[in-house]
Amino acid sequence: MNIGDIARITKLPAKTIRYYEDIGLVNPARDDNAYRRFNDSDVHKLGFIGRARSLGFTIEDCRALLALYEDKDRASADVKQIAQHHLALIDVKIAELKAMRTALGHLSESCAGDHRPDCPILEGLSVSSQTKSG
Amino acid sequence: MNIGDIARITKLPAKTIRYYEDIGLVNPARDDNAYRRFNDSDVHKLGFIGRARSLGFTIEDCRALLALYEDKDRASADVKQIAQHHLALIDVKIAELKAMRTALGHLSESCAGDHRPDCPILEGLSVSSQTKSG
DNA sequence: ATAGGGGTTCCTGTAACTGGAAGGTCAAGA
DNA sequence: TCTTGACCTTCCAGTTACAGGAACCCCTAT
Repeated sequence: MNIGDIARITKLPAKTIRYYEDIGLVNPARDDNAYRRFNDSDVHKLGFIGRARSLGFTIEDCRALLALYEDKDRASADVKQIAQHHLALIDVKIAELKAMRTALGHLSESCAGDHRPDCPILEGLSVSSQTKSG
Repeated sequence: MNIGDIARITKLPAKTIRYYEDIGLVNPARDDNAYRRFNDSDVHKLGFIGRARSLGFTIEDCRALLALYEDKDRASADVKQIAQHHLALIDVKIAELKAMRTALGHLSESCAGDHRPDCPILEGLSVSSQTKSG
């Protein structure tokens, strides 16, 4: 199967699949015309990577997870450690975004959003609010 | 004041301040020795940018917000529109991260995380779960 | 003179691709 | 046979918002 077929199956852009080959995540065979030829194992690998990426794992995480997947003697603890670390990062990001959301939400709510120039959002951005201690 | 002083005041790295000058967000004067010389207006601008960045606004958003700040005839609606758009992006990101968190949380919970090789996390990544329709 | 702690520019690298140019390949149709 | 169109190839540049580091200049104190 050619790259276009694989793109349809895995729902990864062909560009992305070429990139994954570039960085050594997959290693499809080549036909005489230099076209990449993918087998079932390649498809499975790319699916695996796609799903890991959609869970937010970095490319290097994906590489590590793939290696663990292919090591039938791995300890599940090794996999879980990667997952837990990633979960912690996700939690941090969620917390940061929620803090932004709250702060900006307050500013935005207090802004009339009309034709007048008075704008609490700009005022809020223009002063260093030192609500904490003094 | 030199760049180091401004870095301390605004809590932005000197590298970042130079970068902001590169892309035209600020335009400090220069001394004879080529050192950047910042005035109060520069400091205020950088503080403004820093606070906007900490709320997650992109650099281009910051540029637009600064322009609006300096346009005393702006309509607050223009500012609010940028803020609301950004809030919507934040909400999308939070939702995405929460979905990841949930999915990965389930996988991770079901993994023993011990010396044995059996790992629901890897199994989950290796199959395309088609829970939705058929 | 020297040491240190500033400052300067310029180049490279980051993450994970995406877009586009220039060109080869293949199957179908006139 | 020629052409059209959809494939495929490689390679280079751009994205975001900086950070790291090299090579070098400036200033002050000792």
